[in-house]
Order: sequence, then structure tokens, then C-alpha cells
Amino acid sequence: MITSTEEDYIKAIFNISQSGKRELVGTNQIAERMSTTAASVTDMLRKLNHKELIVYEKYKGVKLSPMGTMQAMSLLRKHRLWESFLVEKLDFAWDEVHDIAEQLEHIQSNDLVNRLDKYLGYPKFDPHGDPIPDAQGTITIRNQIVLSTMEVGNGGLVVGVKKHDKDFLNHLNQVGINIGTELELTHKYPYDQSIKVKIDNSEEALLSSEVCENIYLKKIR
Amino acid sequence: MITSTEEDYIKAIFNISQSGKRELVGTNQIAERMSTTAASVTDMLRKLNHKELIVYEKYKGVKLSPMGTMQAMSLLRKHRLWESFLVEKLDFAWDEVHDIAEQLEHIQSNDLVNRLDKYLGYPKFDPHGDPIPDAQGTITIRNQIVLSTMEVGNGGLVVGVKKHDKDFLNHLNQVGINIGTELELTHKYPYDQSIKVKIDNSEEALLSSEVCENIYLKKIR
DNA sequence: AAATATTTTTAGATTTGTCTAAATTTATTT
DNA sequence: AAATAAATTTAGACAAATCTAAAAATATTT
Ligand SMILES: [Mn+2]
Ligand SMILES: [Mn+2]
Ligand SMILES: [Mn+2]
Ligand SMILES: [Mn+2]
Repeated sequence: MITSTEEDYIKAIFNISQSGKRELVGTNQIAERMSTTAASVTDMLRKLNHKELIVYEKYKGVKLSPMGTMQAMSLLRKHRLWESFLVEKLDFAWDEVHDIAEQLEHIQSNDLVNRLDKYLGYPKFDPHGDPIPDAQGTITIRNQIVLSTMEVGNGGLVVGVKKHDKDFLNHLNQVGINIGTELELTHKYPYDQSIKVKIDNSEEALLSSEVCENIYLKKIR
Repeated sequence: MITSTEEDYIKAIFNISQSGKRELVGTNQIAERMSTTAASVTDMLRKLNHKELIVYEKYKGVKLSPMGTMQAMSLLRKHRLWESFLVEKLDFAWDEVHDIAEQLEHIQSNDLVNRLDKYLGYPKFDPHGDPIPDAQGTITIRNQIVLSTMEVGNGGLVVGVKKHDKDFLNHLNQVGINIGTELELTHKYPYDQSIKVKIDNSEEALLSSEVCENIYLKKIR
């Protein structure tokens, strides 16, 4: 048995190790992600280690064990399937679903998640373009580049976003960018790394480097 | 803020006071329903009383306050809408949904439950025939009688069941009774209050008094 | 009305997840 | 390499929800 608090820690460890470069995740990183104290994290790490969900050496840092990784996949699967349900079936916007999915992912029932998967038509990606692990925990990998690394003159389709917070997604809504939007890079300003893009072959928009670093594209030319 | 444990106690108090005759609910009744000890219940009653969700006098028993009743309605609404979703959309059987809904009812989001309601087409009753409170907490009352009180020669449509446990619902499945099934009472055995019914105008079945006391009918003649 | 039985509450512990403050270890500077 | 800074762990405490055993209140029986 794993508690939903433990599940949240597992997910935090997975997310941090995905986004960062180092293999081992630090106590303070987890504390910041979970909005808690380093002391609380140490307590929990001891517990997760005892349950063999993580590999942990005092002062060295932590990584998920094979069992922990499976748990993380199961959680991502549930989180992303529920987000897909909320957007596809209940007409939520992509910036409204994260907090609700954060609760729904803890519902315990394998039957439920598999039926939900079937009901949604076995989607491969969630409303933010993140891959949905299948029932075996396997993830579809997609060819994608970060917008900030693209050259002037090239273009692509928006397939995902790196950040999921309301403020960022809302900004994209305002600019007119969503999953599936076509972008063509028309100009780069070296001074602050901001860029100009043509959106769906019509209006142009200026995007800050902050924004460019958080948008994934599938190149089309 | 109300915790999901508190929510479960509120629901237990509501359910007990509905099924029983007395207005006030006792500590032991709650303890049995919640599979916990009387001491734990007393602790929680003090807490719920402090939050003004119940009206509580030491040793006297307890009832829901107006605020507590509202909370109970909100919970029933969520529980029953989720059960409807599981059966209508995910093809669960009516005897498989209770435990999952027991978890889903604690998800916090008014927007979610109202969108779910709309998505399901504003159903008035759940898969067990229980009324679903609307967004204002109002319940549709239905004309129904308990099968055990019906006279020989009369008939009706099954509109609900009093118990929700797997074993009981499974038994009904085996006999061929579900919501909407037509029953005609053909014989009563005074010895043990068991009865014979004609199901959907074809086969006959024998039902024990235990079963008859837990089936609600809408009389058709 | 007294004795007995039942129900309910209190007292004192336990587990889980959390916190602050202090101590320890590791990393970085000088 | 010593000093300083940063990261991490330990110590000790707290709130929530639970438990067992004992005490107190209420209900029932004689
Ligand atoms: Mn999310
Ligand atoms: Mn997502
Ligand atoms: Mn139910
Ligand atoms: Mn029901």
C-alpha cells in the first residue's frame, strides 16, 4: 500500500529528474517542488527507501528504484488520462485541468483507469502534449525540438509545452498558441533572445525567450 | 475546509438518520457504520460540532445542522453522479461502482461536478435508483413502495434498491432483476414472508423476505 | 428505587505527515 | 588546507485520526 502523499513525492522525484540533468535528486529540490521543508523531505525519503521505492544514500541524493519508476508511470498515466477526459469530454480548457487531475490521479482502481483509457480511444498524448504511458508503462517518444533552438525561416507544429501553470498557458491562449498551432520563425532578436513568429500563416507575434524555451515543436520545414 | 474523513462522517450520519426512525443518531451507530470505535466517533463529533456541521449534546446523540445537511447533499450529489458516469459511460455494472464512487466523491471542484452533471444529461437518479440532488441540493421525490408491502396480483417496475452492497446486487443480477425490471407478485408464503414474482412477464422467481424488503417499486397496477 | 446493563465519554498511546531549530556533512572559497 | 557557505539530517514538538482500557452517564431490569 502506498499513500497519496507518498505518491506525490514519487511524482516530484520523477519530474525533477526528468527536467534536470543530474541523475540524483536533492532534498532541497524536492522540498521546493512540494512546497515543504527539507526536514519533512528527509523523513519521507527514509520511508520511501524502506519501502524500496527509491535508492537513497544519506547526503548523496536520491533516485527512483525500478518499482518507484513503475509507480511514477502509473501516476503519470492516471494524471494525463484524467486531464484528457476533462478537456475532451467535459470541455475544460487546457489551463484549468491540472489541479483537478492532481486529485483524480490518486483514485485507486486499475479497472477504472483502463476503462477510461478505452473510453478516450487510447490517446497517446495529453492536452499539454505530454505522452501518456500505456497499461504496461511504456511511453511513446516523439520527435520534438524546443522553439528557442529553431533557426529563422524554419517552422513547425506546436506539440507540447514544458510548463503547465495557469499563467503560462493563459498567456499562450492570449497570443493564440495551442497544441496543433503552426508557427514559422520569421525573426530573431539577439539582444534578448526574443523572436517573431507567424501564427497559422496569418498574424505575427513576438515571443519572449522565456516563452520560447517552454514550447515544443515538430519541425515541418 | 472540510477533510474527507469529516465528509465520510457527515455522510454516515445522514444515511443513518434517513434509514432509521429516530431523529438523533447514536455514537455506536456511527461507529458501526464507519467500522471504527465509539471513542473515535466521540472525538470526531466534538470536531464536527465545533465546525457547526452537527448539533451535538454529550450523551444525547447527534443530528446534522443546516450546513451539515448541505454538505451531505453535496456529497450525495457527487457520489451518485460519479456512479452514473461509471455505469453510463465506462460500462461498469451497478454492483461495481460503489467503492470507486466512494473515492471520487471527495474530489474538490464545483466546476467539475456541474460539468459532469451536464455531460450526463442532468440525470435524476443514479444506477441504484437513488435520487441525485441538483446543484441547489434539491432532491426529486419519487412515488415508491417496498416490494414486501405489495399485495398479491399487483405489479410494478423496479425503481430502486435499499442496499448497495456487491453481494445483494449480484444476487439480483442472478435472479434477473435490475432497475426497470417489471415484477408481478403472484404468490405470498406467510410462513417466512417469501414471495413468488413473475419477471418481465416471463419466468417466475422466488424471493426471500430479506430481498423483498430491499427493493423499491413504482406500482403499475 | 436499587441493581444491572448499555451507551458514551475520557485518559493515555500510536501513526502519519508536518514543522522549527540545532547539529552534521558536503561543497565552495579563500 | 583552512574557513566559509550550502545542503542535509537529527532532535523534539505538534495536529489529525485512530486505538484500548477505564470511568462516567443513561437506560433497563428486577
Ligand atoms: Mn497536469
Ligand atoms: Mn498534462
Ligand atoms: Mn454507492
Ligand atoms: Mn448509488
